[in-house]
Amino acid sequence: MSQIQSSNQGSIEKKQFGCDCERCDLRDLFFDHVDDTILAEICSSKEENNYEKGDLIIREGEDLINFIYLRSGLVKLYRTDKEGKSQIIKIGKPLDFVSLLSVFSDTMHKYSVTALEHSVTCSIKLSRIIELAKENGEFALNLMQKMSRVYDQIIIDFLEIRKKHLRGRTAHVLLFFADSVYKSNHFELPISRKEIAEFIGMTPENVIRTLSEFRKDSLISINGKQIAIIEKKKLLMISEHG
Amino acid sequence: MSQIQSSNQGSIEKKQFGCDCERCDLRDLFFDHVDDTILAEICSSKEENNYEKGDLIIREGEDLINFIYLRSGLVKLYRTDKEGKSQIIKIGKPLDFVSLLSVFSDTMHKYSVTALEHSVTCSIKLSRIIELAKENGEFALNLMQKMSRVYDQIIIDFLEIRKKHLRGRTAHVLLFFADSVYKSNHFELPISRKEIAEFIGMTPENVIRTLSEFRKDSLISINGKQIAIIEKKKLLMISEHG
DNA sequence: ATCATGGTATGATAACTATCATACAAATAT
DNA sequence: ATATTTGTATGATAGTTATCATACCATGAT
Repeated sequence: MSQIQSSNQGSIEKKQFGCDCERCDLRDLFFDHVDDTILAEICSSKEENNYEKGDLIIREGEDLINFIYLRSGLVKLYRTDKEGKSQIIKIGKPLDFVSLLSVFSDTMHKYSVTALEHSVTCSIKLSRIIELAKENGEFALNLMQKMSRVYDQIIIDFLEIRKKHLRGRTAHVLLFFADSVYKSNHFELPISRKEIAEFIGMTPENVIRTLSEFRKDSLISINGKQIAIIEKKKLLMISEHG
Repeated sequence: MSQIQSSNQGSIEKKQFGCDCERCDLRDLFFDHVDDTILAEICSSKEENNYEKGDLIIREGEDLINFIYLRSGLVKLYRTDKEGKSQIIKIGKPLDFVSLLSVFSDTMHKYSVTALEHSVTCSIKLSRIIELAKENGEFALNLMQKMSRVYDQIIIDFLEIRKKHLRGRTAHVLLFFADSVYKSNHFELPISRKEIAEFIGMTPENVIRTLSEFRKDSLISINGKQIAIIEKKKLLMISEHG
């Protein structure tokens, strides 16, 4: 998968290690404080995996062996109970440290992760990451800060969602995809109405119904999974106060 | 507040540093990997604070200057919105790392903390803790693991609560106090019905009503804030399935 | 091609929960 | 001591949400 190239005098400022880590968005975050020799070693030992929409990346309960992070794509982080009902905790992009969550809190994965679109992950032996963290406090502190921010955001989102009614929750999730994921008022929903329901604590019927209401009120237009936000301000008001 | 004592040949196995840190429950967790000289320095620079029931320990939005941890007592961790409505995130005991949350994710406190009974906190300059974490990866990793566990538990509790109805939520909170806090089926509620409501996403009226129902069904007995759990198995079933 | 399946859609109804009103006790303030 | 506020308690009602039923479409399987 990798072979060390001694030099590369291109215009790219990032250091080169003979694999494509230098083009990885997560690289800076993780490895700013790790020295180059170690970085090259990790880089060559990492395992890259491709997943298609719907593919399971991590199954809740699996042994936590690898430190898996999302390099590109979009995933859902969720839990499933004995009756088979799922609850989505987070829709994760790269830099969101999705698969990082709970990596240090247990010996098993606490959440499942499934790809919502074509996604690429990189895996590094967790034992190696833990060694690194022990050897290198700056690296550990860096990880801790990122992880803490992700956790706090999940908590705050849960609290916000809990305060809202059907319309507010539905507006919330539409604005989340528009502003935080696709940065556009026109996008294709990466999840079904049922999954939206699992994300914001509603029933699928009510998600569908509320989306239809928004359409009838000309706040959005719907074409299958294609959503266009027409009246963003009103949607924002609904998310906040209604 | 402290003066170094050179030795203490008593039966206590923990090391002595001239202040009462050696009797602190949190000591092992935090400082197992920090060497004795540093420990003594921290110990003598720490600030200990006492709070009575109802006292505000941390106000959301305050600058995050100190690393404050709960040495003894019981606290609530919560957020308050513009309309003055609060949501309780966690009831925290010592070892729960309550005040630790979000310490590394921002420059401000993200949550407020108020004492629910007489509580003692210790404060250490956050900058010193960050230095320590940078210098000492084992210490940083240790912190990260503890923090991650606390966060994961909050997420899982939120998801569980979200699945339940009024009776299930109310049973959940009673069992939480009985099993996780007081380790007894007879205890005094440290919070009001209103606060229970803020904790589990209900209205105070419905908390009161549901507690009354439980009393009428002889599942519990109520005398003001004194609660005795009579039918624990039934309460457990209600928490899980109804 | 046709069948089964899952997703979307909508209405009717049942179930659940919040709100409003009222009452009273307990704690706190003046 | 009395007044004010806060907490507890309960009922009636309005509002919100879930469930059930049905229908249709799109997708993938045989």
